[in-house]
Amino acid sequence: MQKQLNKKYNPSDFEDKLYSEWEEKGYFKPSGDKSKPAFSIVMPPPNITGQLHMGHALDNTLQDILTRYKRMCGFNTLWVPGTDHASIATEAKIVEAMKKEGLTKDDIGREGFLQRAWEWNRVYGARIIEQLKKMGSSCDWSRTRFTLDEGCSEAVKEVFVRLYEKGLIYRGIRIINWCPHCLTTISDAEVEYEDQNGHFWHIRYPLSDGSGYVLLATTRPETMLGDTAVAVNPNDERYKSIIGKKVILPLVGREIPIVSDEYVEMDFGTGVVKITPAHDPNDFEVGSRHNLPLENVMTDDARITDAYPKYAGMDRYEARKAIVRDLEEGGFLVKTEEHEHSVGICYRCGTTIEPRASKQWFVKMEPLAKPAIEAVRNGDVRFIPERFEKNYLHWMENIRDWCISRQLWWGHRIPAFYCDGCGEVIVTKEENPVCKKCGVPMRQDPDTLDTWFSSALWPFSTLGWPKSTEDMSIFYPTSVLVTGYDIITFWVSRMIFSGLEYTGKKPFSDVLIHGLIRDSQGRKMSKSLGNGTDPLEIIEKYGADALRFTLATGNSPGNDMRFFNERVEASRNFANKLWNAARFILMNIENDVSADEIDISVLEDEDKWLLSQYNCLITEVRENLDKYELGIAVSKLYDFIWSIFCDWYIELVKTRLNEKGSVSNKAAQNTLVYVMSGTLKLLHPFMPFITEEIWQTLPHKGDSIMISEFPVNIKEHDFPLAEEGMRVIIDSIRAIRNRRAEMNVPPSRKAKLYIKTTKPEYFNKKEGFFLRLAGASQVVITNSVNLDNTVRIITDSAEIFIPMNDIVDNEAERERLTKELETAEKELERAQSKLDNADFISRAPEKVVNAEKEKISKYTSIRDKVLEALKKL
RNA sequence: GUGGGUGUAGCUCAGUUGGUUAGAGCGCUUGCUUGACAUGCAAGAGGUCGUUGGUUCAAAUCCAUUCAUCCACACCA
Repeated sequence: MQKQLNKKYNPSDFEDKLYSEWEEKGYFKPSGDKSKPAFSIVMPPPNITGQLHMGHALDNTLQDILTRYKRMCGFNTLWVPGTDHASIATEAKIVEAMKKEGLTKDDIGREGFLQRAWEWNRVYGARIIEQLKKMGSSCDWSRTRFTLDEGCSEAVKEVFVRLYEKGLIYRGIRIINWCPHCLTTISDAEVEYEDQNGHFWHIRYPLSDGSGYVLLATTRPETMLGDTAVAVNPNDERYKSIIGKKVILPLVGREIPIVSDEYVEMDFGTGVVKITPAHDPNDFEVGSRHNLPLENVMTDDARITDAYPKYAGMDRYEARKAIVRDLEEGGFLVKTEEHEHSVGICYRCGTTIEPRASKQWFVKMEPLAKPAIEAVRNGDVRFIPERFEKNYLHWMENIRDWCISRQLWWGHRIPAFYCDGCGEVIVTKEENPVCKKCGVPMRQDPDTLDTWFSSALWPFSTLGWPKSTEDMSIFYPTSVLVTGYDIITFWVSRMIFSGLEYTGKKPFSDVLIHGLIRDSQGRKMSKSLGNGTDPLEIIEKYGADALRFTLATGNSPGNDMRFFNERVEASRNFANKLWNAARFILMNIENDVSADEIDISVLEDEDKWLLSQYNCLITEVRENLDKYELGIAVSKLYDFIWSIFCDWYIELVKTRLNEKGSVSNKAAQNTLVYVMSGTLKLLHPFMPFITEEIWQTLPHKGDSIMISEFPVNIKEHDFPLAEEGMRVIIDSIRAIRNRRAEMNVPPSRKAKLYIKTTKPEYFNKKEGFFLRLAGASQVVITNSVNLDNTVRIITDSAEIFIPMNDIVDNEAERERLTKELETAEKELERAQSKLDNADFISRAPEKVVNAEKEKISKYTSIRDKVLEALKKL
């Protein structure tokens, strides 16, 4: 044997070491075998803002399981890793860090800032990659990408220019979401809503002809400075006469028109709405229908502009107070109501969004959304679980144009250039274009692109697009995307339309959606709550395998999962169990035993029983993995290894393992090693480290379990008869143990066993099992038992008698037998009523009907034996 | 307001196409220093599968209803 296992399972002894070996040997790279089908995954790039959290751990565990599985199945497998520059999030972090040094962005300028940002990326980007390696992620690091690297820039420019030329990118004035703290626009998807208690102020606006006033209500009185009209519904009888008249804007004195627009709902409030086109998306629409001027009343940091000297410099909330006070003093304020309404806040910093009219770059979404909707509708792109299709379709069908310009420095700079001389605008991939008309150098747009603009290209930009690379032709479209449901709208939807538009192909076939990781109380893990668990701490304490196992177990697609250390402990205990089973095997086998072949001609029943179940396990695990039922697959492996292999098989063969030199001994060794080795392979995608460490110590062919062949079902290894026979034996042993425990018989007290059975062939040569596992001192298999004062243990195929007069309590025994009789009769009744039902007989499948018939004979036999036992008492 | 999820043992959750007596881990009870493992072994208690109705030979599973709870999207000034 080349090496031994340490007595104690200590994952840190070998996890890092194995990882470096795999990496050095190049196992993470595609096999390059073009005769084999390709399998590819592109990793959702973690943000470089900080470090890996439990969500990443889950995401990458799932991807690694799929990747390792497919690799072992022979696919030409590629998993591309990378990180995301996360423009707004990272920029905010850097600004924050600079604040501590007393610096602002303006102090150090664009170049200086970008230098810092790249430095940040060097440190944090590298750290994230280290963490991914700790998890055991088998990605091809030689293909590592960054959303802001040269290749991605190339792709971004290409896309921007193409879309611009197609008329799908335009620059225009629209209402955008402005964050007064981050000082940038954000897209609709980046706005979160929060219910806040506010007020509803009712204000009167006097008619300019002195004939009265209109009454209207607002939640944001400070925006009245920017009112350029008042609107009513054209069908509102109350106001028909004043349409076309003018009102005088209180505090400002400006005359503004009364317009009519369907947008106004007659039943809400007073039926009159103030129109502030520069600060409200609906008002903007009304404004453009009626050619109303845009009156922007706020600065970038949400203070009132100098155009309104009385309020100039006040921030929006100060101004609100001052304006309410002034309205009240001027007799314009009629009443104030409490009012709860939802307020948009910035998803990064939580600051209340200020909608404002602004000149920005947009992507025209409708033509792009159409094919993307179709691709999901017709099943070309499949969501797992299916229900997330609805989220996606709902978003795509109601999509609005995408505001892509950001007033940030950290990101892809917009490839648009302006000529200060003649006002010419061009969009180009060139670095320093010159104006064709004036011949002077042009000025590049200072803005950068929404971080998701580059993320949207990730599945193909990482494979070399826009160049037509070999990777593109082999690995694109990718096989599956694994991500959380929280970014379906942000990211998944944008990749789908981008892929279809630019490459003409979908970016991936399947989208495997997972849920969020929550704390033990079901709360979201977050920095502010301080309830997050650091995956690295868990790995240090329990090992990466235990962490991965925990994340894979009991996790069904799309559902959230609570995380707590007790679960990881259970996983670690499982690893420990496996470790010790392996140690046991190693101390009982000889050098010449094969893990790759098994001679079925010399196997005993228990060997066949195990092999047969293992064979079935192979089929099931493969099926589950193919259907992305990772949690089900892993729990089957757990059950097989612990409850079948360790609890039963190892115990069953212990005696044989001491009989060195016999055929039966060799057969047991062979079975142990063969099944263990294969099971390790089945488990390897889930627990890569421990399976490799153990596999290396067992007899094996090949250099690594990682690149070994995933087991396949072998028809000759099915032994239904042996399975049934051993089931009978195991049931009998359990029944005996059960009875002894019930009667408080100490384990040290051995008893003689008489077994009367209708299936003697099953009990043939099985006496030893009862001696060691059922507290028997001697086993007699006989058809006639004439004993008084015995305990009877009744199973469907045997009656077991234990003479134990001195222990048995007759009354207790009678009670127990009566209970057993009731159970049997209940079951008989159930089965009989089914069989009495003509519909059941005629409509249920034959298999099901037969099962019921078998039940009848089984419980009839039990009932009769119990009755007899009762009589004998 | 629209859409969706979840509800199964004390706790956290599985449960594949509807098909034996509904499972696991943790916790609990009892007994074990069993030559792989006390990070363990054996035995056990604990569930009217949220409610009500329907479909079906058969429902935790499908349909409808209702309650509870969570989420997403949309919001009327």
